[in-house]
Amino acid sequence: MILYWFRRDLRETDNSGFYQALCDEKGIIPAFVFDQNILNKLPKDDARVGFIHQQIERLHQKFTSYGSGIIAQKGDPLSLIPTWCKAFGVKAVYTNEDYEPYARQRDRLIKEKLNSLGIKFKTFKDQVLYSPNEVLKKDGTPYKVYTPYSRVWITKMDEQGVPNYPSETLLDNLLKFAPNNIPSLEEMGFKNGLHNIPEGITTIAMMNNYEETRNFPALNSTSRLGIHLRFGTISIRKLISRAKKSAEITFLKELIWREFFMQILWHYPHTTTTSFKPQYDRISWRNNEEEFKKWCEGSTGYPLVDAGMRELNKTGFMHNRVRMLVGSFLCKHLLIDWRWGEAYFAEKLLDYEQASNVGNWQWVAGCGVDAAPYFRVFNPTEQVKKFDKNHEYIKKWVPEYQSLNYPAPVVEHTNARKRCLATYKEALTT
DNA sequence: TTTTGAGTTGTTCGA
DNA sequence: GTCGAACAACTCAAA
Repeated sequence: MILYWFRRDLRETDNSGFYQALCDEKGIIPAFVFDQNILNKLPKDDARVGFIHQQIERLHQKFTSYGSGIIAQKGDPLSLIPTWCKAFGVKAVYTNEDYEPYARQRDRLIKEKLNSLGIKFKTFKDQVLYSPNEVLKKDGTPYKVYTPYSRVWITKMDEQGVPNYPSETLLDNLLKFAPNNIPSLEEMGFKNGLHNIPEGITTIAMMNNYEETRNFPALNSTSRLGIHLRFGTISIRKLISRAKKSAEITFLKELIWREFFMQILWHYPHTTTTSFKPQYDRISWRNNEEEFKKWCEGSTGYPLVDAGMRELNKTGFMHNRVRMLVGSFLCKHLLIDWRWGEAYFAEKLLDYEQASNVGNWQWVAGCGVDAAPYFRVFNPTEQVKKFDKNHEYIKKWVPEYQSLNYPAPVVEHTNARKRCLATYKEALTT
């Protein structure tokens, strides 16, 4: 008997580990743990918990139509998984690999525990096309520059193709049983804060013209696939095939960035808290609490920055172009530590992905791999002229921006820029 | 080992 | 209004 443990792969279609389990045996038990180690740190109306819950319900219903179901409970996976294994006489646990530092540690402990009970623990690659050790330089060390990494990645994909794991065709191999009901959100101490999350299928259509339109926040033409990739409700292989087929190279490159940052975090897990370029940790951040608060709530007096932050607070999403701007503004205009921004995004973004979030925050602060030069400071009014000329996006989120109620700029651009360059320079030359 | 060319997303200044 | 250079040198990848 095999227990299949769903984590960040909440779909029955084209799921590699699930497919392997269904191939290897009849009588697969699907399982999911609402991990208390993670949940207990989240606000009680966290929309991501609602999303996950909804997906588990969906899978449960799907499996019920095959006379099966999914076992799900809130708790510590380290005790729940072995308990379930004992209860069902399970001989092996299959799951898809997760590359984040917390997940790696958790899986190491679970593997030890299961092995000590004579139970196998097998992991599969599903979240990425290429895992952190599959795209390396000739000397065997990881790439720290995106462009050569992406070239090798693409060559490899062209040579090897993109596999497909049709797990959805084998659902008859699920164990016929009637598990308990899925605990409700309320039973787990949560309430539904679910925002309006676009369906995966319709968002794929947005890939057309991605390159031309993606930089204009008012057009709403980015893919919004982040949350689906985060929780695996869309297969990365399907998405890659699709982008490849329609020659959407710009979109494909964004997917490669995701894997680039994943392999960086895998090889350098300490960069969740320390700068990849250590000399950048000598910067004397101002870290002004009041200014940080203004940034968070979207009252800096720079309309495009404020629009972005308000969109984030209200919807759990922010347009990518604006993410770069608010990031640059926080680190450079306000001289607030990139970790503060990273933590705020982690709390608010529905599509939060640790590797991408840390990687991009370090990029914007200038301290990361392949980072923007530190003297590159986004100008919040130039960005409006270039990307929201008619103020459509600004009007949507900051309707009062031309009125007297709108706050004065928290810092003056030219001086803030000079102060930033001087502060960085000091840290980097002493 | 040494050398060479290149490196996500920008802004400002002066001609 | 447009264009190229400067911003400041540094690290990485590959030959």
